Amino acid sequence: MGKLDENKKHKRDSLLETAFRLFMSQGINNTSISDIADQAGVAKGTFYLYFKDKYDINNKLICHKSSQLFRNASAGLDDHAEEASTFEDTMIYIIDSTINQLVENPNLLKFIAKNLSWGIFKNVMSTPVYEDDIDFREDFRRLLERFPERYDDPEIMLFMIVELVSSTCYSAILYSEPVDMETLKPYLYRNIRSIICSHKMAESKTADA
Amino acid sequence: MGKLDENKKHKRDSLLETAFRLFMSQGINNTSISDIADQAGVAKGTFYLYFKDKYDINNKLICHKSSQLFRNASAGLDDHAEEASTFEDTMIYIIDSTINQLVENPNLLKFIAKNLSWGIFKNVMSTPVYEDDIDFREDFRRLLERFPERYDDPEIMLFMIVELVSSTCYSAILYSEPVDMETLKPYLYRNIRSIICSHKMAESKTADA
Amino acid sequence: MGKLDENKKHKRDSLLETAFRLFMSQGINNTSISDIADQAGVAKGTFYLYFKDKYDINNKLICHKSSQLFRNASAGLDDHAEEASTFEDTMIYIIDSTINQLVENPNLLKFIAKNLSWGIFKNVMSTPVYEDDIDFREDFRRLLERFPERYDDPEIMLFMIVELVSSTCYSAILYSEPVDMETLKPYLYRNIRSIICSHKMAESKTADA
Amino acid sequence: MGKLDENKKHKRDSLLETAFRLFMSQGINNTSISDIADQAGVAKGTFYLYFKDKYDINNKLICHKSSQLFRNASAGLDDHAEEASTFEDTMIYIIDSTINQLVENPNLLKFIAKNLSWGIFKNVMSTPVYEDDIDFREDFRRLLERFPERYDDPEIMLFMIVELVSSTCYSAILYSEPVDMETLKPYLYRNIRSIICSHKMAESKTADA
DNA sequence: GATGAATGAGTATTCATTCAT
DNA sequence: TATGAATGAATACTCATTCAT
Repeated sequence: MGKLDENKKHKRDSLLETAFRLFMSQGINNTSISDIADQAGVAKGTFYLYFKDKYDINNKLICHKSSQLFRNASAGLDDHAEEASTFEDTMIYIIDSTINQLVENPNLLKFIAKNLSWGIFKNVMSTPVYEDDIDFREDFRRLLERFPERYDDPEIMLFMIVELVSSTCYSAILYSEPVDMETLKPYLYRNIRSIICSHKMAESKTADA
Repeated sequence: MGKLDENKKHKRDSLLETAFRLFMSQGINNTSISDIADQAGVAKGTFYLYFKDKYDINNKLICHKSSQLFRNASAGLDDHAEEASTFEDTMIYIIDSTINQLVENPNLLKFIAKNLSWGIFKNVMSTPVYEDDIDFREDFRRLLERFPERYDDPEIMLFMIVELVSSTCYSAILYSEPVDMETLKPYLYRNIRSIICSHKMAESKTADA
Repeated sequence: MGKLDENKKHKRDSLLETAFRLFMSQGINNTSISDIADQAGVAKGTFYLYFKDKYDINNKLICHKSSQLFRNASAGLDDHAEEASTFEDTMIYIIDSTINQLVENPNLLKFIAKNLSWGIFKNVMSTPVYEDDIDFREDFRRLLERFPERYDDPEIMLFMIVELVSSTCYSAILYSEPVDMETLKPYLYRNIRSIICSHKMAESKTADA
Repeated sequence: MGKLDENKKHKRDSLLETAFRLFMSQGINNTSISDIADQAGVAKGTFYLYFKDKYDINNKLICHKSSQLFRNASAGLDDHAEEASTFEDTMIYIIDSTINQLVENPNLLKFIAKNLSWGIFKNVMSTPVYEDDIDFREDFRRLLERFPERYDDPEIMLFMIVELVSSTCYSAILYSEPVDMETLKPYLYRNIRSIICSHKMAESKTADA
């Protein structure tokens, strides 16, 4: 990579980090592009060389931060092989790890907010912000293959879990409503297991209301 | 009610309805207070006699529209007593009825959007926009009492259901992602039943992960 | 007229006059709306209560100033009845009077510039800026009726004269190119008479208005 | 011409042609130097190696395109010797030919617009864009010499004709105001002949149609 | 000569809110 | 109560021009 390219990467990184910091602390609506550029140490016009507008940089950040979140959550898997001996346990492990990160960093939760939902999973896949951003669906597919059980409509199952986790965490972590996160966890995990269980493939199984 | 009061109520109603129409069609960010006042046929200054700002009117609308939604959903209950002979069936009936309304009116879903979640249930209770707006929690409590089964932590149970329904419907109805609403329903209702079931009170039952 | 209306008229006048002064001295491209509002003693937003943008105010000024120009030119007619005893002489009188005003005020010529052409005659008619702005075409029609001669296609005749006068004056007055205005006048007036003459109606003539 | 020079000429030509295309379709104000450079396939900085700014390239284009216009108009002269047996007829022939080109290409008229007037004739002379761009005044002088008649102040005569033609054509071709070009032609040509006639050097001179 | 990344001055427009009537 | 004229802060975005490579 040439000196010029390094310089460009540095500028882009600086804009991303600065925007993240400002969006977290003031919200996107109270952050102007001038603010971002100024604090990133580049001219206003330079912002537009890298991003279309502040919503563009916001989307890229959500993708990137979500990616980091899941990568961190998955990172510990190998060290906890015994806790994660089944698919269910592995999912719970990853989810618990993710939730713990969010409990530690509620601003991050606020930032990726309700966006940590299905829409994200699709976007993240297609537009990695950094070359090492992960591909959730691919990861999930691989995870499924590591275990012997097969599941009906795994995508719907994943969707249901993601939506349930993300929307309940938001309320529990940020507002302790209706109860705090630690209190909620056993109920939540029980429901996740129940969702997974209901998708377990068996001869006579059919979806019914 | 005096003529003056009627006149005032009329202005307020006109502002609420106009704002609802504009928020639905253009979104709140693209709707100015001028727009609302103009189209409601009152002067701009008059807006401020009734509402603090457009977020105030927005919140009141979300509460009111949510209230309508649930009232409509509950309205048919008496006529379908046989379908709703248990608590579970009754919940499914109400939820299905709600979802059907949203399928018919996706703009309404977009409007109350992800707001149709736990936060709303608290607000709606405390600040009825119209005197006949309902009190969800009270209604839910009454509903529970009508059936013999008792449930552990009914508020958590309700929370879990509300969050799961609202976040999955958003994606399924508006974007048919990952599947359309009709396809999703059996999976969703199965999970709701499973959540309710797991809260059924029994001597030996305890919440565990 | 109430106090409020007077106040509004005063603001509008102030904006028009200020814009005229600035457009004349700096050109429209170098004049910002802030400049106009500031120097007119009103807030920037107030500008938009009266005009759509600076091109709107520019058009209104061109119309109004053109109207003044012709009103002034026509004003002396009554005092010079003997000089203007025929239609030709009257036209020459009005044109000469107009040109003399522009020679005295070349900035005005620059301002209404090449706009003092056919397009203007149509606009001015339809959108008077002030209630006393004149209607050129109506005035021209009345003028024609005051004299016994009839003319073929008087509108085309007028068009030809207006275009010839406005484009030659621009060059002659502002740049003395190819000669100065006084030198050009005899040639120009001879040609105008010739144009009028060629439109004079005769029995055997076919094109008639 | 060396290879390097050819390369340079090619870049310059590409910039000129691209600018012409963009100015015609979007107008000069909506065309940025970036647009021109990008679409011409050169770097932005390269633009400045050949032209001062976009007004520079615009002027050069107006001159060049006007030159082409008149060259085309004059090109057919030799083949129509019988139609152009007098100076008057020759002028009319050239003007008619020019007008016909503009009718076919109204965008070109819009582009050189009201600029197709006296100012241009001076500029074109002094700064040929291409080595074969013509010198109008010299051409006009030669044309005059080819015929026996002598004229008073031929430059004023030419000026008057150019201004009359250019300003009336603009309105007639682009807006059919006050009439379309074909309708206008007989009136216009009659007036041009009258202008020429009035400059004819002779004792008994009178302006006649 | 050629490039194109970086710059940052420049400006139109919106709109929530106030307050004199 | 009701009005709507007036305010002016706030901000996104463009683009001509430079200059290090």
